[in-house]
Amino acid sequence: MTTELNPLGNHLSYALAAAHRSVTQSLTVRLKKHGIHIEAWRVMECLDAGTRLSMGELAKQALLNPPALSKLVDRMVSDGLVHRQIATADQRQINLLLTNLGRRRMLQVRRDVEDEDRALAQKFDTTDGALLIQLLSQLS
Amino acid sequence: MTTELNPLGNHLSYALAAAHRSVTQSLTVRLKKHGIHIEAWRVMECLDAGTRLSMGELAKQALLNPPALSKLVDRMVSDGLVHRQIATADQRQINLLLTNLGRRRMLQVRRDVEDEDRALAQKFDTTDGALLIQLLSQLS
DNA sequence: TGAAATTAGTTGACTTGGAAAGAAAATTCA
DNA sequence: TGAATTTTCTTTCCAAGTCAACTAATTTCA
Repeated sequence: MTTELNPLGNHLSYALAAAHRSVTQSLTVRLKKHGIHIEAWRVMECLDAGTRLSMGELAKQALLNPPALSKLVDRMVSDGLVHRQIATADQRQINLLLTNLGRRRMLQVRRDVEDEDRALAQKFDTTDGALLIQLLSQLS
Repeated sequence: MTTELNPLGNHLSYALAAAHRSVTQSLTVRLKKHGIHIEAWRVMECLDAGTRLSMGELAKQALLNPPALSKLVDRMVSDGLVHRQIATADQRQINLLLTNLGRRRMLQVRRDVEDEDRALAQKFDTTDGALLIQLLSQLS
């Protein structure tokens, strides 16, 4: 069933990279029409979730290193999706906030991501999708 | 048990990205002492497997787009790890071959990758590691 | 208190990756 | 045959990521 002529096939790191690549590619195609990258979507979802996040916390949740987040946020600011606000308690910290445009955009994007999720879920029978997520979470 | 304050946690694409990031990071640390990237290791393993591969086939197996492979190969050539050979049957094709240095380096790197694999396997009980690989392979 | 150390975020130099165009060989078919 | 098309790989140009250094705010503790 799987075309396993590949010497790397038994390495978890390879299986993971292959699956990640495949899922990322199809999701990227879906998001292209919104003019948005997967990472920007992750940032927006984190922001929407409620609690004010510093850049550092946001970087962890959105799976980005701080410099990469900083630069992504620069782009999102100039696209009008988010804005920076200096935290009152600690003036070194930045709270990032969604703009109205950003919130609307996120809702649109979310629908496509959920479509993609459903498409992925169909590749598994019954509860295997949830099982996969559960196994993956043991790695991070 | 997983710190699930994260709105993205139920998305397969997120769980995958998180796991991939985590595994990639620790493997990258391990490979750093060899001065080699994970992608270069994948290329070398593919080459070692025997059958002559064109750049196109190699790109698929090593999970790289053709331009990325082309550039990586440039670097590997100047590091003395591989060399290009024009295919006799079709002069457009390139067969990439490991040098002796490349083969030796691959064997060294392989030991570290296998260490990493074992470390990962210990995060799961009994057959869950194999199950995870099997589930992941349904995605690619 | 206030100098030293730590923490948060950004910037700069450099590396790598992607999309699209290009070059060269092979194939198609009128 | 040979012009048009397709295939294979590379190059170019630009976008994005990393590491290390930097700035500024906060905390530590002598």
